[in-house]
Order: sequence, then C-alpha cells, then structure tokens
Amino acid sequence: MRRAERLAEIVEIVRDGRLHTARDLAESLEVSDRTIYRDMDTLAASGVPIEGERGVGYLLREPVFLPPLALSSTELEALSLGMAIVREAADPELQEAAMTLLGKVEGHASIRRRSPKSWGFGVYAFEQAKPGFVHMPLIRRAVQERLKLRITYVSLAGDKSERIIRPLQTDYWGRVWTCSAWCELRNAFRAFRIDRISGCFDTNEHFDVEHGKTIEDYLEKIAKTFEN
Amino acid sequence: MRRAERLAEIVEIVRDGRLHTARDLAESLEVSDRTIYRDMDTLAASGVPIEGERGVGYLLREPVFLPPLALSSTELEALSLGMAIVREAADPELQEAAMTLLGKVEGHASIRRRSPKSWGFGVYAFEQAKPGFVHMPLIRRAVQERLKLRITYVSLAGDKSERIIRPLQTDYWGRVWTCSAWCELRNAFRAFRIDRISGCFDTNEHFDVEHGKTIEDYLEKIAKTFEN
DNA sequence: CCCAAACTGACAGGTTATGTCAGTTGTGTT
DNA sequence: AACACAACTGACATAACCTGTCAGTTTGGG
Repeated sequence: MRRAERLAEIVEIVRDGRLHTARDLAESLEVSDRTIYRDMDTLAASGVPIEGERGVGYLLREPVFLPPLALSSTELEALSLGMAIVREAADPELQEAAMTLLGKVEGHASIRRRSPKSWGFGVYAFEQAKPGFVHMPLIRRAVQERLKLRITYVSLAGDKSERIIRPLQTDYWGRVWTCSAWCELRNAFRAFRIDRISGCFDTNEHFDVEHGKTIEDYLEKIAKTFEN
Repeated sequence: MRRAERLAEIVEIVRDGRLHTARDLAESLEVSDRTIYRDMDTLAASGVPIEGERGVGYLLREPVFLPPLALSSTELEALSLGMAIVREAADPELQEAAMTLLGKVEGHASIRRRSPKSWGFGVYAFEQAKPGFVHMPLIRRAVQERLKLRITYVSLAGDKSERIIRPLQTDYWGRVWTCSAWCELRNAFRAFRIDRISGCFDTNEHFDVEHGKTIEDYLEKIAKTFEN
C-alpha cells in the first residue's frame, strides 16, 4: 500500500497553500517525476482539487483533508444534528457548508443504507433570515484574522451609532448570535447582537493581541461579575 | 485500484452487524479466500475494528464507514461550530459523541497545522444539565425504532400526569428541547418539553405508522394552525 | 472428538506501478 | 521574440505487488 500512502502524503504537502513542483515532490517522496504526474491524475480522479499550471507548479487552493474516519453511529447522529442546527441557526455561508458536508457524508452508500434519511430531529432555532446575518461571514473572518471592523449598530433602545470594533468571538446563545468585541468608541468590551448590526465594513486594519483586550480578559471579567 | 475498492466493499458488507465467513465474502467479491484473509490483515492494520473468530466468521461491531472526505475549510468550520453547539446543547450521549468526533477530525495533523485550535466560536446554548436530559438517549432511540414510552410529565401549570406516548421527533428550539409525540392519554398530538419529563420508561412495545398519527400529519396540522 | 472456519507459509503467474526516455504544450520572464 | 521552466503525454521494459492454488495449523463450538 505504498501508493495509497503516497497519495495522502502528496495532499498533506500541497495543502500548505504554496506552490510545489513535481520534481520537488518526487524528490521528497523518493519517486520519479513521472510517478508524481500519474499520482496527480489519480488524485484528480478522486476529486481532490489540486490545480497544476504549466511552468508554475501545483497548488491546492481549497484546504482539504482526507482522513479515513471511522465514526460510530452515535457520532454520525451528532454530526447530523449539528449540521441540522447549523443549517437552521447560522449564516448563509455556514448553512451552505453544513449542507454540502452532510451531503458528502450521507452520499456514501454505507450511510444511506442504514438511515432512512431522517434521524428524527426537528430544528427550529430561528425565524427567517435575520437582518445582520449577511455580515456574519465577514465577522467570522475578522475574528480569525484579527481584523478591525467599522459597524453601524442599533442598540436595543434604538440608538444608532457607528463604531470601530475588534471582534474577538462570535457567540451563539441558543436563538441569538452576538459578537464579543473590544469597542474603540467606548474603549471597553461590548457584545453586539448580530441582528442589530445594520452596516459592517472591513477596515483593512489588523489589531494586535493587547494585554487586557483579549477574549480571555473579557470572559474573566464576566465571570467576576457573576461572583458578586 | 481494484484492491482499494474491494477493501471498502468488505467494510460495506460487514458493517451490517451480521456474521460473514471469508468464503462468502470471497464469492461475492469474486476473489479467493486467501485474498480475503490478506485483505483482513490490511484492514486491521488500517485500524478497522473487524473481529474474526475461528470457526465463526467476521463481525464488525461498531458501525464504521471510511469515506476519504475532502472538506473545505468552511465545511470544517461548520463542523466545528455544529459540534460546539451539540456539546453544549444536547444530551450527554450526543455530547460525548460530538467531542470524540471533533477529536478524531482535529487529531488529523493536517488540521492541527492550520487552526489554532479555536475557531472563535462561543456557544452558550444552555444552563447546566437540565433534568430531563438523562432520558434523551432513550427518547431518540424510541423515535428511531418506533417504540412506545411511558412518561411522567409535569406541565407548565405544574400538573403531574402519566402517559403512554409514541415519540415521533425530537425538536430543538434554540434553547429548549421538546419531543413531538402522539399521546395515547389525550389521543392527540402533543409536544413535551424534555426538561419537564421526570420519568421515562421503555414499554418494549412498538407502534405502527398509522395514518393521521405520523410526524408529517402533525407538522401539517401545525402549518394549518398558522394559516388562520 | 470432529467440524467449521479463521489463519499461515510458499510459490508461480498475472497485473499493476514505476523509471527511463523522448517528446509536446502552456506560462512567465527577459 | 526567445527562452526557461514545468506541467503533461506516450511507449516500453522491469520491478513490485497482488492473487490463486495448495497444503497445512489453530481455535471455538457442538
């Protein structure tokens, strides 16, 4: 089974998002270039989206992993429930992802045979599309990449304000999403309800992890509040 | 790659939970017994928990599937969020499954490399362990296997009652779980809040899908209610 | 004890994978 | 426009691997 392992190894190497030439791969895997080209065919046939450009090299745009997982039926059930909730309770981008993921998993004959498509879950976590939800993908990206955002926020009292925030975490409260952030207008931590964010723009400005302004600091502060 | 396909096929066949002899497998896959024995070695080496007993046959206890999935990072994010919610919002059995599933996925080196362990999600779907939650696994099983249950229910008004129900679906409402069922006491559809089910027992009695008493009928009835 | 069926080892023959070589075709750079 | 680079392709010999056959051994159950 050296071949199968090598195929996995190629994906491992290429998924770092950088360019790799067939020769480099061939050297590090101790096979000939030709073998690499053949392997690339096989991978492409298996649906791995590796792109090869002549004169350039190979690139794996979409991060991919292919672990041959062994899931118990309870884990499969948890996956199914989780995706049902995400499909209902998250923003369109994650909804889409949840559905394609579930599709990939249920598409495998082994599962179709056992589950009559339904696990008996009903999920009604949300009313129809909440207003601020279109901004969720941007907010999530901002959290991950430490990107400052400029938002227009309408408070529960109805006051409109414009702020620069450092989004630290997105929070799910069962039926409501909020974003925990450091607010540069108030110079303090604030939690913004996603459905009350009417405008949201990328500032193209990154923020550093500053002592006292991290999500851990925020959570700690909240914990202390509850102690009293 | 006929070998790789055959290995997958073996798992496919054996995962029905019944006994299979090497000879039967060999016949249906059109190879010799010897090849099956060699394949079993390979599968065992790959970590598939197939058990073989001399004089008996092969058995796969834990249902398993091993689809070499290719997930996008967004799908991975959806999976992570979904499991975070399930870990917070579901019963202990599914919580456990969600954690082991996430463990299996994140355990794969390819992912560890990219995600700094956290996706920036905070999930606070529930207070601490709700009372009725211990019954959830039984209820889920009952839904899937059409098993009647005998429950002790405390209504919102505080009235205690004992009923035989035919559980049709478990419903997640963001912060609350209910069970949609046909209630044999009231002879009508009822939705029971899980946290108000104080007792729950298996009656060992199955129910048939009766016209007018299915989950589809219930959902239709609810839809009509909203029309008015 | 006997049977069934999992297991093991050896070897020949077939199939597949690989390396070598000799090209062609795009892409980016000078 | 010429050039370098690297993806690609085809052909063929050889090495590696897989498979079937056969002849056993081991283990659990009746």
